[in-house]
Amino acid sequence: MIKPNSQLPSTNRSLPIALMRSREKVMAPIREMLKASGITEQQWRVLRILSEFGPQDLTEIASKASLLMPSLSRIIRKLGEERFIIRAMDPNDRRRQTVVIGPAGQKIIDDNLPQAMKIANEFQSRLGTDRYELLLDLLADLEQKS
Amino acid sequence: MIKPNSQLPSTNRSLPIALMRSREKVMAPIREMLKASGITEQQWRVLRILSEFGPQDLTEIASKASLLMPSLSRIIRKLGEERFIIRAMDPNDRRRQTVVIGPAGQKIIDDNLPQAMKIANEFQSRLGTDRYELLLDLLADLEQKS
DNA sequence: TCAATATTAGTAACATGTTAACTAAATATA
DNA sequence: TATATTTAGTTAACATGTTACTAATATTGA
Repeated sequence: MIKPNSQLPSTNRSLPIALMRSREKVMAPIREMLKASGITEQQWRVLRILSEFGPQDLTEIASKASLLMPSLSRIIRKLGEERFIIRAMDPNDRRRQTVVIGPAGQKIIDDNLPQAMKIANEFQSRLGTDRYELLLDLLADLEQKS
Repeated sequence: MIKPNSQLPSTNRSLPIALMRSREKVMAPIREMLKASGITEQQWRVLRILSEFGPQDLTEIASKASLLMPSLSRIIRKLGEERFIIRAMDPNDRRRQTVVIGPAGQKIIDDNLPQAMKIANEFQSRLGTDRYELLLDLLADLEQKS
């Protein structure tokens, strides 16, 4: 019989782990949905941002999608190879490239967005609108304060 | 001038992205702290769990640390190679192995736990105890409801 | 008892996360 | 204008995330 080291602080109500678990719960049904389209959750986020906000460069996408540039760089390459997006060099700044969603990419959005909204709404109504908004506010506070 | 597709729902107040960003904010200072010890955030979580709850098998650790078995399997192998933990086969169940934290692993905990607690407390006091507890409750609700 | 099933853990393959280093291009500064 | 700095993006290396598959063992049920 081993005695746990009980004077140590508990990892039970740990904020980082709670954040991880919640994210997993929220994204699992989205990933499940996307299996049919053969894209990942992150690729889906990139396509959604391109669909919603229009053509933009990698730095903007990375910021909106909360992806680091090395990850995004690989994702953009992959999405380009599969013709879901189109890359165009910026003539005014040759470091920069503008990314546009292509027809095949837009089709994935069109095919899946209703279901994605339904999934998001389910979480919202489970928690209740007030508590859902409160949660988003609390998370925003956590981000803001440096 | 490109017109954004404004009838689409906004990804701005997206719960999954808010969860990701918050987790990053919360874990960044922990990762920073762990650089000196040369271990990752996940390896730290595993060591903490072994220190707090005593010897246990991989499945228990995976559950407590919210790690999938393939990830944990690699982490345990790595921690074993570096002598931070000790693995022992269970004589009653030869599929199972019991993992124990070793002296070198315990030293990492001892060296870093005070600072880790300080970091965690900072987030708590920034948000305020009430709002912090509320946040944990909301996240727990998100996890629970299937 | 023994075959079917479930559980536990490992491995493979590929995608992303993370940090560091690097290239190229644009900008600021002296 | 020459130099230094900053910015955009890529590449490398290693760790983890995710799914699918396999192997070994334990449990169950006929």
